[in-house]
Amino acid sequence: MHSYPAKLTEHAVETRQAILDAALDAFFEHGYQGATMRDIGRRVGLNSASLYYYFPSKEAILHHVMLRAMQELLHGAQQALAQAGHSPLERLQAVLRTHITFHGSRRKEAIVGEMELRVLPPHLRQDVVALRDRYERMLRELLAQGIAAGAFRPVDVALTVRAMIWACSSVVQWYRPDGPLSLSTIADYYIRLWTTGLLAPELPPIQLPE
Amino acid sequence: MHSYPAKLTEHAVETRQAILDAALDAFFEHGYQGATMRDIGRRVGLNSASLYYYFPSKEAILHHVMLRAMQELLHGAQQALAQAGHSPLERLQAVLRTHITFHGSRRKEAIVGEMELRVLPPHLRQDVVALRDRYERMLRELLAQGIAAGAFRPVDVALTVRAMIWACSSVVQWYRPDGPLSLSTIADYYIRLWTTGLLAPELPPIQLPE
Amino acid sequence: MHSYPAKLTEHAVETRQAILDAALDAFFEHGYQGATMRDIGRRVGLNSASLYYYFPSKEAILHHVMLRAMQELLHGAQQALAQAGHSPLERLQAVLRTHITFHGSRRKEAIVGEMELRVLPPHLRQDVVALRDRYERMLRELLAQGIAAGAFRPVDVALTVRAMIWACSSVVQWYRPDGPLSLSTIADYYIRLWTTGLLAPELPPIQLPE
Amino acid sequence: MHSYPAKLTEHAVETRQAILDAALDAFFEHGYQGATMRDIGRRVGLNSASLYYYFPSKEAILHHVMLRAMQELLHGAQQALAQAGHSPLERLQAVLRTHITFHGSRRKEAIVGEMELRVLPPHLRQDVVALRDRYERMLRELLAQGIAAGAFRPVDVALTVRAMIWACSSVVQWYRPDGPLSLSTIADYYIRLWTTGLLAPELPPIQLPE
DNA sequence: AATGAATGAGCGTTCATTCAT
DNA sequence: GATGAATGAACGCTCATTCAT
Repeated sequence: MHSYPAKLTEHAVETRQAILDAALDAFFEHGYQGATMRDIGRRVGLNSASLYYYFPSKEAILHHVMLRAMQELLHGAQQALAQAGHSPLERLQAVLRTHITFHGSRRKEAIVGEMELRVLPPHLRQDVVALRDRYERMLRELLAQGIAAGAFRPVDVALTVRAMIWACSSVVQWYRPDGPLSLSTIADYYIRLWTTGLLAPELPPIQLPE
Repeated sequence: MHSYPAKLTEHAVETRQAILDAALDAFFEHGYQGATMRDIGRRVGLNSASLYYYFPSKEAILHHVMLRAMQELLHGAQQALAQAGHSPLERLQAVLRTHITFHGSRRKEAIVGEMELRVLPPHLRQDVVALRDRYERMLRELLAQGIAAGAFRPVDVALTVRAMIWACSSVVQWYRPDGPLSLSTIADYYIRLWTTGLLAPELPPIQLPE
Repeated sequence: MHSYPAKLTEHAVETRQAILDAALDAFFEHGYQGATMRDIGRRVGLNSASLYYYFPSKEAILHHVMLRAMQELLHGAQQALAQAGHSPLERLQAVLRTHITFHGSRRKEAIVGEMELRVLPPHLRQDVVALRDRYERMLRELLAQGIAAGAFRPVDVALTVRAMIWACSSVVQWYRPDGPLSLSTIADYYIRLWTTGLLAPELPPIQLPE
Repeated sequence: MHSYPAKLTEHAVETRQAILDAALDAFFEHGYQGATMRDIGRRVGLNSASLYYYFPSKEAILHHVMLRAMQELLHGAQQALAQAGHSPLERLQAVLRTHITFHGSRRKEAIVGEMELRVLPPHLRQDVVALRDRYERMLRELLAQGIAAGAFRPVDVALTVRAMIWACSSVVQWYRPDGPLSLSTIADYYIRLWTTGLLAPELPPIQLPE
């Protein structure tokens, strides 16, 4: 089954997803190199040998975990754009909100996706990096369009997007669902912080809604 | 000598530093779990067994590597503050500039310090986290003082500091010494980006010097 | 069906043969221990689990492969004898010719039969060894009768038969169907080589017919 | 130590030989693929991990085992030639005697050398095959010189040498040191068998010395 | 101060085999 | 008749660590 024929049993599809879930947990807790196939197997209730019925190697599992994560982030952004208004500000805000929400609510995916990229062999890494690049390019275009339209102050697009992404990604480090602030509030705040740095003046004070 | 007596010969001190340098390289290239003691030894020209004359374990080496990195970051910031002017803006800018410079010029330290914290057992991790917290607290105080002095707009100190730190840390991912922008230019730009988002109006356009 | 009832459908009989063919190929290419049930299955277009419908174990397959090979060699010799003349020389020549032809044209059977005997557990090995012994005994008798009849010089029967068999088996190592010499020519030559060493004098020069 | 520096401790040299001895036994008993590193280790009184201190892989061990065996065979033949008389017959006899003796007294080396050549990867196999070819070439030259000198009947050199080698190798299959015949007697006999097939007439009867 | 030698534990992976369907 | 799914056992190999010298 290692050639992954077009026809997979429903059971096989489900098991594959379950394995990816378990692997995500294991990689998150111990890192890719620290996680063992036996551990992943235990989490899905399978013998480690059985994992090889569904994936050809540990590397392949990581590859799928990362692809799945990046795809979710990307699709989320695309969906947000589809539902957003037409103004550059609204569109940028929509994406940043998705980004923050993802990094707060999908902490495992975000962290594994960020930390373990290096261990993927080049040919597998490319797939993931391609998605990541597409994501960053999308943000650059949004920013560039806003600048062209006079909605944003003229900034260096590449540098600013990177800083923005990283700043928004920081929630992954400290956000806890049971903390005092909701993800939505945090998103509001971060967006405010960034956009008031980009928009023309008459700046209202920035404060957290209590 | 596993008790690490207070008196270390000069040679021992130097060798310990050389080992930490080698370990930093190895951890940076392969990750802590992917790096081997043999590899570290090879880089210093020592048998892997000899490393145990200088450090009790691989973990201890990582511990020291990370401590050294955090201390350098911290001392850099303190030194910058010592030489900075008295205005809150000047002081904040001085620290951010140090932070950006560190993350651009000490990429290995920055990345290993960020990625491998997780593998340290709790009691070793504490030392490092304590330094990190002190660093963050210093930035919070700077920001809070500026707000109190009316120099900055009233923002949420904790959230803003985290976002600021992460945004400035992003240079670690893409900065290359042989790239088109100098670290100094990048620092100028990022500081501008952030402070104009924090300072009261009359905002000039933000642009990279030609 | 693991009891292998006396009645096998025609289909089952054919499939069993196909499996033995596939196994022969696999054992020849990778050795018994290097060949996998999956590999054998793939060659017959069956899932490896399905092989167990036809044979109880990998060992059993090897057992049958070897039996089939030995039987073919034995039957070939018996048939050759049935059609040979009555003189000891003619009869010995007939068997040697068969032996050489088998080792040149059935290289896989010959090599697997020779190399993998050791991995059979004793009780399975006996069957095969019994056939081999019968084959060797037949040759010994042929030689002994020829000596008794004064056709051959008095030689040690056991040692000579073994040497003869091995010498003739050597074609398995180097004969290629697309080589310059036909199996028939090679057989002629080897028979000449051996019998002129056994027969009484007036020896003509031994040369390959060009 | 995997680079095998010029300077090996005496202890290391001895241990390497002991490992090769143990491996020879293990390969002989179970075949290369059936033998395990743990088994080899057990025979030398070493943990299987320790074997990797002396050899980089199981394959490398087999490689050395086979090289050692072929070299012994080759050196034996060369030494025999050095001490042999000058006549082609004496020289050929000397080598055949060595060959038979080796295959009777070094049964493990002979069998492992013969059976496991296939599992060596091409680049390692070449070394061994090169020695084997040299050995065969030596025999061909001996035979060719004898023919040229009129000492042997004109035979096909390549075919005859192969048959001769195989016939003489057959002792490996059945010779037992505690059997009724000494290796020396067997060698005498086989040599007689072959040379009377090659020499010009006036053939005395061939018989085993009782 | 340094290392050669050794090891226990564990890892990713393979494979013959089983069994419910 | 055939197979998808599952597994236990084992294998080659790696590695942090130890210790006598």
